[in-house]
Amino acid sequence: MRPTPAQPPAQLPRECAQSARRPEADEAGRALAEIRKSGKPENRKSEKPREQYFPGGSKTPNSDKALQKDIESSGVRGHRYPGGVIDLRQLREDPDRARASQRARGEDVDLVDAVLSADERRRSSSVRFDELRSEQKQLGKLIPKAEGEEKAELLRRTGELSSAVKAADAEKDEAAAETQQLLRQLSNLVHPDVPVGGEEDFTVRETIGTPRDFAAEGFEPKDHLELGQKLGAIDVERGAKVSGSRFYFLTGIGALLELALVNAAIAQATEAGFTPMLTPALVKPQAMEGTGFLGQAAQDVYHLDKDDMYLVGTSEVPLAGYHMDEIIEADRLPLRYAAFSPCFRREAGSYGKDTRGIFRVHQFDKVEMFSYVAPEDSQEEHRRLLQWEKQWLSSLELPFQVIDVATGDLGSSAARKFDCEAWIPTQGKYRELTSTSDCTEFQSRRLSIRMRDGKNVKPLATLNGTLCAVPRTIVALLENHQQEDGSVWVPPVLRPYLGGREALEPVAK
RNA sequence: GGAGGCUUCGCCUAGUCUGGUCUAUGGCGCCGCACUGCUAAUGCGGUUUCGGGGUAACCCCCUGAUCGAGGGUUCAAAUCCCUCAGCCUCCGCCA
Repeated sequence: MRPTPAQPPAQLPRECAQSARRPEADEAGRALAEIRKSGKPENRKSEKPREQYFPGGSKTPNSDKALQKDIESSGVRGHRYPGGVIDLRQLREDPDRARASQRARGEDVDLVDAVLSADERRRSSSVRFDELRSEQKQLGKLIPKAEGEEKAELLRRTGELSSAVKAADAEKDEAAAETQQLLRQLSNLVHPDVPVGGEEDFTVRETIGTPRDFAAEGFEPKDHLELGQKLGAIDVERGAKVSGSRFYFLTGIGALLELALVNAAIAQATEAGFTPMLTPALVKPQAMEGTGFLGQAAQDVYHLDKDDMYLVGTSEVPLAGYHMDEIIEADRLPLRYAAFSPCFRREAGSYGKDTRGIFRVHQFDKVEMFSYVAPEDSQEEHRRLLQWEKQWLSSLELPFQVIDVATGDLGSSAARKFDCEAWIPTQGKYRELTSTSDCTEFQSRRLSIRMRDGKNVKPLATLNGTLCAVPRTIVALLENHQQEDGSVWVPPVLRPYLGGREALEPVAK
């Protein structure tokens, strides 16, 4: 077998922002679709029938139709629930909403009142400063025209004012800083439909595909590490030797498999109108803080003390920071980016969990989708991201379920989160492979990203969704598509990027 | 790592030497109105962003902040001083 130069996309979209608005008209998308179709037919006679896992024939759900149906039945289109804490005026008018949200998350409810009282102090000190400063400016203007006694008197009074203004200014700044500091501890308002409860209280939205019955097939499934080692694809011993536990090498076909997954994922995203991106993995505190990762998630983040920089746990961070401090014209929305990047996670507090293999690691690569949309479109966009994730996992022919994550298990930035969990045969349960969050205006307020809608300038909504987190996808692929002889069936979508291979074969010892 | 230049309300730009008349100039773009068979052209007006107050709310009115960021001098800072960041040019090192 020869190594696998994947066919590159024939042409990238010339104007990516435009293509995002009209995905169906995108030339690159068509070219990529062609490439995919030209892949070899997938029938492998010796195998169990694949239809078993995706009854109804169509292995990849028709994303457009399914999406339309979903959006129409959910009444989500154009509807924006009042969201996004961080807007002080909203908080003042309806503090109960924020209190309820905090309660549902199991977070500090009193924080809301702390914010409100700090805000009150901020506003009264601001009034005091404004008045003093105004008087100072008015008197100051008279000085150059004044003479003698009058001038001396003016100088005396403005001299007094000067120190009063400074004091008022300091008090105002102090109150404003305290307000901000408290306000930023508040998590996003949860969406009203999110199931209330802890980690176990999610609801299952749907189940796609059916797990294989290995007993019926007459053999015991091996786990991903054993399979990966037999394939010469995964080396965790040397990962530990060089970098410590939860590090690994992908070797040989394992390395090629990652590249195939990444290429296929980027191809799907490009076809759907996303602008492909490669992003910085090191970011400033502002980007990390603005995306909401320095709150409760802070213990999971790597920090470089010497440089005061953070290693990103997801390219969501640089993709959200990308438009920091910008005002985006409404007609440029939605903006959709798909980034490939390394991700770093300390995995503090997960000692002893998922210690075998590469399911939970400190460093991995991921293709991530990210959207900027008008606030009223966020729910619809959330369904779209989910649909693209479903399309992806379906194209890999993995059985999975979609869950609506419960309030207590949401990240601080998410108003709502859907996870796609793939079946892991040797664990006998569904495990998270992708996750998509609707962050409403939470991140855009914190990062000062706004949209211009006619005469109005207002915050917009940001959303993110995993397309392909590589190690976990490899875990699911190896385990679900393993054969009795230790080989692994390759789904057709990956074959163009693996030199046409239909299976990964164990290497001789 | 070293030296120099630069950073002004979407874009370009005046202003910085010599602090107050800067409520930041002009052009482009954009929005509105007028005029005009249509288009174009022209004329007039508007156009940074954020906070606070007035208002039931909008329009609007009053007010403060904002000239890369922070600090300092001063009655008063785009303007003077210090620190930092970013961009550009050159030098050194380097995949």
